[in-house]
Amino acid sequence: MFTLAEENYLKAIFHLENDYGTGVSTNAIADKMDTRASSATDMIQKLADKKVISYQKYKGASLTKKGKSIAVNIIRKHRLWEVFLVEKLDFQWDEVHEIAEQLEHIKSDELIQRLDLFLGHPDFDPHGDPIPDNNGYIKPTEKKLLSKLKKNQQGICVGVKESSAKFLQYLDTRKIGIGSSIKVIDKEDFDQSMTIQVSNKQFFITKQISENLYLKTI
Amino acid sequence: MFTLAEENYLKAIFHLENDYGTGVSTNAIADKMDTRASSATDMIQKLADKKVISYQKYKGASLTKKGKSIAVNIIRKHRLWEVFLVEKLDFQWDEVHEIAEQLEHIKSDELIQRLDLFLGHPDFDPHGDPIPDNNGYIKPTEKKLLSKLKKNQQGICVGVKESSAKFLQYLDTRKIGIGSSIKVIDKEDFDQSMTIQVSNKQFFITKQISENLYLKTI
DNA sequence: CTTAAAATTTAGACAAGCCTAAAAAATAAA
DNA sequence: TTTATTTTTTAGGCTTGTCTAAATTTTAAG
Repeated sequence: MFTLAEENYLKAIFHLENDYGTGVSTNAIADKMDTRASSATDMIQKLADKKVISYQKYKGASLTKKGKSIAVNIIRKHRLWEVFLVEKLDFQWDEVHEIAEQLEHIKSDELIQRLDLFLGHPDFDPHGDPIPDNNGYIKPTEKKLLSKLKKNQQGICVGVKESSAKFLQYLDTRKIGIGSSIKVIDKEDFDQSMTIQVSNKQFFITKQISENLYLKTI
Repeated sequence: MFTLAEENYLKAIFHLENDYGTGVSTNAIADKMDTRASSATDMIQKLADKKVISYQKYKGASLTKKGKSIAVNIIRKHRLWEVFLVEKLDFQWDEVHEIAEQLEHIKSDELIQRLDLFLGHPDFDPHGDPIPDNNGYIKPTEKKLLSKLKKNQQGICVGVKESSAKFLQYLDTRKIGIGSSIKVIDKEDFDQSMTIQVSNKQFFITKQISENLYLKTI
């Protein structure tokens, strides 16, 4: 059985490997966990002892098969609870992350199976992230960062990379959400800022925004 | 903010005061928490420092107003989650206690408010225990232990005192549940065992059973 | 009322998970 | 390729919540 802290480290390492490729540095983990490098080292060594990551001193860490399976299961639980909070309890999509961070650690396979059924086996969470199935399989989705699009290209928003309340509220005030159709009207070479069109309104957005919105291009 | 362990001790002390009157002994607490008296002493001193219990060395502990309010809130959460598990996720009443023990520690007032609404503001949990309202008020119920009834008295089962899976399954196999009509057919003075009638069947039950069933007498 | 037993508290230790400060290794720069 | 910088690890400490063993207080018994 794994402690709360261990589970959170595994999840962090999973996300880091996903975003930046295999072999995660101690500093990256410490940073994600909002702790010190020395603390991260301690935990990395413990997780290596438990065979859920492979690790060589100074060489970074990678999840083993077992570690990945644990991490994916936590992510599955997190995302299912987010669906519950939004679909059943009428929370807004920017309000659910912190609560799901707690709920994801509830230990009961039966609970998650029944929750999944109750929610109708959803494929995506409220932020557009795919929900791993019971075997840990994550359906690959062909999504592209808005920042990768060129002038005049368009797509449907299918997810957000960052899911902080502030960012989500930024999107809310501009009526941008999952399902919104977005077209690049103009793109500035110098700073990658863009003018985009959402329904009939045009917005000016910075690179920081376009790098956190996922589109499915048409 | 209170830790998991602190919350569990407060809950334990609340139940002990409820069952056996004010001023709870260190041993009773240690027993309920399945730990050693020395550990209980440590925690009691910590909780007294935090002003959630009043305590004098060797004299036992009692919840302060603040401590009671925290304990009742945890119990409210526990019972609401039990309703959720049974009503929405179709768990059996003997399967929900352990999961609710975990869920009760999720920290979000908004969550509980919305859960309560989602469940239709239930008054009782699946074991017949009253759910404290948002202000911590517990509606007093006039219920009696089956063991207190005399020959030929009868009532409706409104709750169980013990809620271990084993006891609840014992009741299930005999089709005894909340709402069952129970009549005392015969009572043995020597060992307080009883013959009871439930719908048209008669059962022989020991004192241990009758002391854990609450009835509303007619 | 004095002793024996039971209950409670204190003392000292340990694991988990964090910290700071210092040492060691790896990487970048000159 | 030697030095400087950054990254990572080690060493030693702290807190929480637990433990055992010993000391103390209360309660019960004679």
